[in-house]
Order: sequence, then structure tokens, then C-alpha cells
Amino acid sequence: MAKPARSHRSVTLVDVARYAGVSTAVVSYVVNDGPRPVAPATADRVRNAIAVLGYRPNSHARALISGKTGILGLIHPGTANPFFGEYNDVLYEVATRNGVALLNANSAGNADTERQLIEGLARRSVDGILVMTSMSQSDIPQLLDPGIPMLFVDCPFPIPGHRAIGPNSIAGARQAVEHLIVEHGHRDIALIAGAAEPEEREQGWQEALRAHGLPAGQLVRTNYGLDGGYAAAQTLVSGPDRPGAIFVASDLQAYGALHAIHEQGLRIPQDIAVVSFDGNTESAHTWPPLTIVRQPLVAMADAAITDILRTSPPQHDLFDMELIIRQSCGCKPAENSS
Amino acid sequence: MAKPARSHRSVTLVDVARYAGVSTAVVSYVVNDGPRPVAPATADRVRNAIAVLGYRPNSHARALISGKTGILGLIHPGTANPFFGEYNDVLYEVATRNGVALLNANSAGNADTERQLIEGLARRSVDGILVMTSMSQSDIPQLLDPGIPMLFVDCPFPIPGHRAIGPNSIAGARQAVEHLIVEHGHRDIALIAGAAEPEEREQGWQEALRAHGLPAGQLVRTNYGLDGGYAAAQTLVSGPDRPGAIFVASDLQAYGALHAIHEQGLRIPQDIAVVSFDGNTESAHTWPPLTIVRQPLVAMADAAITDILRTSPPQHDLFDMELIIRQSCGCKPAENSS
DNA sequence: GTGAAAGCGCTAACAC
DNA sequence: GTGTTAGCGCTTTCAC
Repeated sequence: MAKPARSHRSVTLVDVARYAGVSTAVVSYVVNDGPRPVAPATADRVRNAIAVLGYRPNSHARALISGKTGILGLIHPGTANPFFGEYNDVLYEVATRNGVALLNANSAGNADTERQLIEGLARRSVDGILVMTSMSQSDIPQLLDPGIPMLFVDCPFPIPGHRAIGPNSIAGARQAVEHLIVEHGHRDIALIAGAAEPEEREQGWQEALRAHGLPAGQLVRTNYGLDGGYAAAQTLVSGPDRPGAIFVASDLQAYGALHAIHEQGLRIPQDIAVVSFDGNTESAHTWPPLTIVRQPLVAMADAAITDILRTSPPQHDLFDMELIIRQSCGCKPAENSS
Repeated sequence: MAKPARSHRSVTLVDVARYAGVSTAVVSYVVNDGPRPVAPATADRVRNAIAVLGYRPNSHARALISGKTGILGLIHPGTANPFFGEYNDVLYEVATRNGVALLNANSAGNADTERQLIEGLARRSVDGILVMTSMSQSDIPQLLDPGIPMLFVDCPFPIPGHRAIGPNSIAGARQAVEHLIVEHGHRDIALIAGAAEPEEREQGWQEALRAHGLPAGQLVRTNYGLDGGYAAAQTLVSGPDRPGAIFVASDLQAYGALHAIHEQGLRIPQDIAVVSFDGNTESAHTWPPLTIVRQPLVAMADAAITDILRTSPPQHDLFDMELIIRQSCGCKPAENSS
């Protein structure tokens, strides 16, 4: 009986082979359960040797041969934003189910950083890169090919040469605004929008208003964060003509907006109704609980992982969103839903 | 001029050497800027060859030799929880500054999963593992050594053989509760606690009450999530003797608690004050803004990354928390702070 | 069913 | 200053 591994590090295939009295090939066959058969007795000897020596295959040597890592790079704008935090969890779950791990990178929502991160991940030889992109259309030309599969997640526009997926934001936004119009009779619906250009949520909002013959509503463009929503709502609420309802472009902004509205002593939804976009878990527990249009995270994550692993052809696909009715729109608590 | 790389994949050192008319050693010296000097003219030829061929070093071959990946595994209970989402971002930032990448794994707060994840990460030959542990003391014995450095983050107790760090929760909790007692004169302060045993936040709360000669307060033990806080607050608020203040063991629970309290038509902080523990960014934008004790994320992340990279000796270190006064405790808005 | 040996792409002695 | 070459730990073809 040998001591279980030389202090630390490096029990290799050779060690196991020697200990078990077989060749390295046989050990490999046992470890990988193939590609050639091994006699049961021999296999047992090998397995025993592995256990005794505490052998663990070196994944780099393996990767060097196979050319695959089983690691996907994931670029996101920061998991402090609960939307991306949740998305990250869902992607992790799907990735794990598909046998791959995720190497995280944080672009902080900056397109330049995102570009550098793509380069950096390529240098680490990941099998592919998932990008929750912060680019706008004008950034696309500067994108250089990392030489490995790359797929854009949460992407509102097609990206030439790459697969891209995202929520159908225009339809989702429109659905949200129409709920306010049709079910609650609002006619002056403002929009707190993100800074992105072009903004699909803005377009959906406009479409809904137009389709119902309503005049253009007030629009405040701000950042996608809590503070952005807070400031925007303050402007809207303390302005000359306070809107009867606000459609907010992200949950985070909506949280800020709720804060601002409460602070003014206004009641939600009686004095002002709110509906937002994204659908974090937390949105069910704000006061009042937010009515939202939800992004189909699981379906999108599934598509993202599956498609990047099989290197699907370039194409842009949109996934339908779902209206979740809670109370901030004016509906009754009875209709509660997660 | 050759075509820039054979379609895809595999431009190797050998290709570059051949193209530049030098040996592979020289190419390596140029790429790594050492360890031997290279004549400027030669170096230029090499760099040109690299550019023309679109050569990218294979990180696995490198890792195979050096035995280092530049990748650290990170196990967390899910970034959907904004606290861990924020922590994840901070760790990423510090890791990047130290030249390492982070491979994410989600334990979902389950100690068994956590154990498997440790094994899985070790198999992927990461340089070390950071664990935002969900273990309780009783789980420690079952922990097996992955053979690579492992450091426990957000860990309330020492772990034999490993470095562990965490916030000084007892002192932090005590500070929060004492604020309620000393500044706002509360005498019946309830606790919404997490399910963990032993609970330092609970201990801090008890210590504060005792130190000021107050009777034991009501305690509701629940999960660390939004729904846990929501349900617990409902119990507390609709019970026979409603407490004058509640200390909540996590921000997430606090969000749920605020929801429940508002729903009962109670005013915060007039009817019931709330102070919570963790200190997410979002806590500044709830209604009313939460007074919290904040975990020193940056300092802890710094210690975690630095220590695991230099394989610091086993030891358990606690970091002081900071009381951030906002309005849910009863203080005036003037005192606002992020 | 098992073993010998040729690499995978790279680094770093060691010669010259 | 540059070239040769021996591996890093593993997989797999090809003999036996």
C-alpha cells in the first residue's frame, strides 16, 4: 500500500497504470468507459488503484487532445441587476443539464468592455461565448470574430454572421400598455424608457397608443437602474400634467418609480397605475405587487445553450412574453399570480 | 500572403514559426515576452506572422505545462438573490484585477449540492474554489478535500483546514437592534430569522435586548427569501401583540416584510419600524428606504481572492459591518445615504 | 483484452 | 540570439 498521493498534486495515469500493473491505455479505457473493452477483473484492479491513489484526470491534458473544454463564456452586464442575476441562474441550470460550465464576465453594460471580454474569453479557449449584449446597432461593425461560436442573448436586433435571440419586446410592451388602455381605461400613459436606441419597448408603447387612437404620451428617457426609474417618476409625477398610468421599461426602474410615487403621497394604482417590463421574482413583492410582462427566460436559455453547442446557423429569433397581472395596474388581488 | 488561418481552428506555434522562418522557441519567447531575449527584427517578423495567421495560443497546452488555469471556481446559492448577485459582481471585479476568471456554480443553497459542486470543480482543474457556503456546522465533517485550495466566503464559523471569512454578524445585528432601542426607544423588537442554526443574527439581536434589560422578543424562523419574509411579517403583524419594530435577517426577507406590513395598512416606521441585514443597493429604494447593516463586500472579496491565490493558512476572519441609516427605522430623510 | 507509442500545442532547458 | 528537443498528462491507433 502506497501513501495516498505524493503529498499533493499529480497522481497521473502513469502512476495508476504502474500501481495496477497495466498499461496507460487500459487505465484510459476504464476511466472513459471505452473506446475499447476491458476485462472486468482488470477494470476492478484499475478502479481500485484510482481510489487508493486518489487519481483525478487532468482536464487540460484532455482538453488539449479533444480541443473541447466543456466551458462556455458568459458575458452579462452585472448580476447585481436581479434580472441578469435570475437569467444567470437559469442559464447555469440549462448549461449544467447540457454538461457545460459557465465562465462569467461582467461588461457593466459597456459595449467596449464587452468587445474586450469577447477577446479575453476567446483567449481562454472556451467552447463558445454567450453574450447578453449591451451593444446598439452601431456597435456591430466593430465586432470582430473570435474564431469560436458566439451567440447573442437578450438581443433586440439581428447580428450578421451570428445567432441572436431575445424577447419579443415590441409585442410585449404593446400587450402591457393595451392592458392599461382596455382593462383600466387609461388614456394618458407615460413611458419611462431605457437609454437604448432604438427602443422596442418604446415602439410597442407607441403602437398601443396609436392603435387605440390615443395621443402620444409623455416619455422620460433614463438609465435602466433603480435611480433612473426613481428620478424619472419624480419628474413625471410632479410635472404639470401627471399621467394616469406609467409603463416602465424595466423592473428595476419600476422599483425606483414606486419609491418616487409613494414619496409624493400618491396611491398606486388609484392615483397612478404602473406596469413594468422583465418580470423578476421580486416584482411579486413590491408594494403594490407589480403587473409585468415577463421574459420567457427558461425557453430563451434553452435555445441559447442548445444552439451554441450545436453551432446553429446565424438567425435572429424572438420569444413571446407573458403578461402577469397583479395589482399595480388596478386589477384586484384575487387575480394574484406569481 | 497566406489565407488568414485554415478556415477555422488550429493555427499553432509551429505554423507561426514556419511562416516567420524561426524556431518555435523564439515564437514562444516573443509571445510570452521571455524568458530569453529576441532580436527586435526577429520579434517583428514573428509578430507579423502572428497577426497574418491569426494565431492564438492554446490555453490548454499552456495550462498542461504550468499546471495553472487562471480560473477559480465560485460556488454561490444563486445570483437571483440580489445579495449574491452583487457579491458575484464584486468578486468578479477583484478576480479580474488579479488576472483570474471565475467559473460559476449554483448550489441553490443546498449543502449536498455544494459538496458535489466542489468535486465537479476540482475535476475541471480550477486553481482554487471559492465557496459561498450553505453548510451548517454539522455538514463540515462530510467535507472532503478536493486537493486544491478552497476558501469559504460568507462563512459564520471556522472550517478546520480551510480559510474562511465572513461578516461579523453578531456585532452587526447587535448594532442594528441597538439603534432601534437607543435612538428610537423601541422595547418590543421582533426578529425575522433565517432557517440557519446557529444564527448569529439571532444572537446579536438577543444580546442587544439583554444588554438593555429588555425582555425576549418574538422570533419567527423562516427561509431567507422574499416569501419567507412576507409570511413571517404577516404572522407578526396580525398576531396578538404586534411588535413596535422588527429586525429582519436579510434584505430579501425585509422586502417581503414591507409588502406584508403595507398590505395590513400599517405605516412604516410610525406603526412598526424595520431594520434589516445585508445591504443590497436596492434597499435604498424600497418604500420606505430601509435602514440596514451592510456587509463590507469589497473588503471581503479582496481578502477572499488574495488569500486563495496565495494559499493563506487556515483561519477564520470576521469583517465589521456598517450601519446605514435611512428611514424605515424612524430616522429622518435628511440623513439619507446610499 | 492489452500494450507500445505517436502525438495534442506549448514551454524551457540546453546546446550552439 | 536562436535552434533542438524533451516532456506536461492524456487519448487512441495499431500491433500482438
